[in-house]
Amino acid sequence: MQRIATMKDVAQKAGVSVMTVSRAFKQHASVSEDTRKRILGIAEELGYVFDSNAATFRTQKTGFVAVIIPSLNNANFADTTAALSTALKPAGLQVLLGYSNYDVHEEEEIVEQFLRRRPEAIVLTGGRHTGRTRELLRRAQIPVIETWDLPEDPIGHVVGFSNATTMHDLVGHLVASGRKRLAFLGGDTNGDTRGADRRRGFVAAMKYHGLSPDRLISVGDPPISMREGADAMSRLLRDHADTEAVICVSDLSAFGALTECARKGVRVPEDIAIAGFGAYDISAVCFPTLTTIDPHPAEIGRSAGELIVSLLRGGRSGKNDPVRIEIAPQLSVGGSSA
Amino acid sequence: MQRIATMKDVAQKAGVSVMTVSRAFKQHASVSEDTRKRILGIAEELGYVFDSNAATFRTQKTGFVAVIIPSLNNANFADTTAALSTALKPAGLQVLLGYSNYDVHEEEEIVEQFLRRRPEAIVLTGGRHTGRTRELLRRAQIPVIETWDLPEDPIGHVVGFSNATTMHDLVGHLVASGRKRLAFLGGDTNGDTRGADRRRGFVAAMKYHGLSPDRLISVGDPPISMREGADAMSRLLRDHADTEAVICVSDLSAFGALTECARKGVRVPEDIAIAGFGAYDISAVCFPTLTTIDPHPAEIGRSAGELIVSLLRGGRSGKNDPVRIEIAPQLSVGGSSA
DNA sequence: AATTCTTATGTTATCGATAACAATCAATGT
DNA sequence: ACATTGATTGTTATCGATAACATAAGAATT
Repeated sequence: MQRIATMKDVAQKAGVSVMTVSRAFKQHASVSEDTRKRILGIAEELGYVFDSNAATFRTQKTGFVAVIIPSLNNANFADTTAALSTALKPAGLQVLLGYSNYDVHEEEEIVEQFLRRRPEAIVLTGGRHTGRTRELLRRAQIPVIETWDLPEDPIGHVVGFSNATTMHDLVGHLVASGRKRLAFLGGDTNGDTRGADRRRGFVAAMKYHGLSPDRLISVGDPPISMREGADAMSRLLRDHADTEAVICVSDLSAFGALTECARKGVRVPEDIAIAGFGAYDISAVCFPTLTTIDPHPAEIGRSAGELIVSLLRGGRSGKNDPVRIEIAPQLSVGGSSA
Repeated sequence: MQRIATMKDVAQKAGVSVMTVSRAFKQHASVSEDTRKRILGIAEELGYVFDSNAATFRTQKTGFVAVIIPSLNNANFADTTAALSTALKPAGLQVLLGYSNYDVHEEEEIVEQFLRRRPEAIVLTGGRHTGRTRELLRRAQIPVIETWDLPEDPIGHVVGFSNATTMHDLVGHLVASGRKRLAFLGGDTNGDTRGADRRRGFVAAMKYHGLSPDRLISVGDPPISMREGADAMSRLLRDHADTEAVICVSDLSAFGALTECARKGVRVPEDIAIAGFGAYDISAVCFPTLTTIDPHPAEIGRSAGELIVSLLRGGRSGKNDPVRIEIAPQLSVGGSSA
């Protein structure tokens, strides 16, 4: 069990100064090609591994971008995170990933913990946060990007879409197909802020069409599982048997609802139409396929990543003007509402 | 845009030494309760945020545990990661998460990148890695834990199960139901090492029962989507119409296969039984429910996390004996093979 | 009262890299 | 031949916290 090698060890063995070794490990530093090769060879020989923490400490640039998503186990957020990570990689930035369990207080805790690591930027999911979270982020003096929402009073930058507005298209589509008695399933708790926004959008859209938005079914706190979607559908069928279409807070609950219909012998879309949200894989594979909204999760991640790179490495002049990028969600009509 | 406050600033304002401030931020350090409160108050007032990087640098303890999974977008690995993260948290350890895209060379790259951050331990998914990966990890002199497999020649510790062996139970169950012409869907590429192990296990189990393991359907490289499962099923039905049961490399492909049967009018389980792997949510919700194997992903994560904590913080004496923890996967019989 | 023990706090050196500046040497221009 | 330039390498100070040791003052012990 010997001590881990440092640059000093490499420098000694190579007969050069530590600075020269440091340069050999950089891309554009001025070291003769001979020396560089020799040094890297010796480093490999000694099993030397560059110490990012030491470099980070000296330069005060960690290369970290903190990313907080509600849950690891969600394909939408995973897609956003993967695309974000990919966009950051060429700039030498690394994602520090945390999850909040859909709870703004847990989010606050993680933000506080992450800020101690001195990330160069931070990406949040959603536009609702505790006052302390906002204050901590304001003080941190790093780019803050809120995603998956279009908050009215953003902390900093925004890459997202309006969850409420997406419901206008969807309700419009269902109404155009002649259906009038529409229900909304989910979005009834404080925890599910995006779901609640969608529900508000549903109510607004129904009123816009002169319809009564009184078929609102609860499902409880997120994450909302397929099972919960099935249970809620069962209640809907019991309490509002004449419903003509149901919009679910996500594709997962929509799929659960779909299976419940299969079990109950309710035909989709003949007896009832079903729509979801998120364009999860399952929406395109299940039978019938699901009508859904594709919020382009990867596009959000890529866009946020590019924004961060341009803010941190692009030498932007107007660092002070917050950027607001709107990603347009897309209605995708499937067999479940044909 | 003012300079970020350091401990020195807090110390000056509080009229104490930096060391006292440092102690005030620790749990068990000897500072009078009065002083501590006063210091923390001043810190808050100044907007001081503890600098983990500096502390890390001095103590040479980063508090990072590197975790590499094949893909962010996979509920099984997400469950393992979440449970791991939860188990590490009380010990003050934080997950540094990366993904390999199911590619051992990408894995090698991430391992190399992560080691520069000096994680205190590293968790890999699977038991197959490049020679260089193994060498890098050996040199790093930190606990290495391979998961989701039981490699014959592990690098260090292991928390997992034998993918091949799980197929014995499953084949046994299907054979016991009177089915003889079984097919396996997936596991045909180098990329899908765990899938390939399952396929090998399938072949071995078939031979054990004196049956011919010649119905092997390709699906390509992971991640294997529902869609690919459906496509593969379509080929199976075309080429081996008399197949009585099919085992799919995962629940996602199994579900795709299930939907394909629905489209083709093939009844499940009457005409053909279907089984998956992974006990994903969908297996319990779809209709019919899927027969599957639950590898207890969260249990793997929890167990790996506890192992790491005991290795790093528990002051284990026998640090040198590699630990091998076997998690027993569980057969879950659903309607798809009734 | 003298000694020992405790508790609270201060002092100094240090972790491993890099920025900034200095120095050396060969090549080039006049 | 001499000044100038450019390429390469070296020297020194430093980032912000903490370990280890030192010290001071009051409490407990004899």
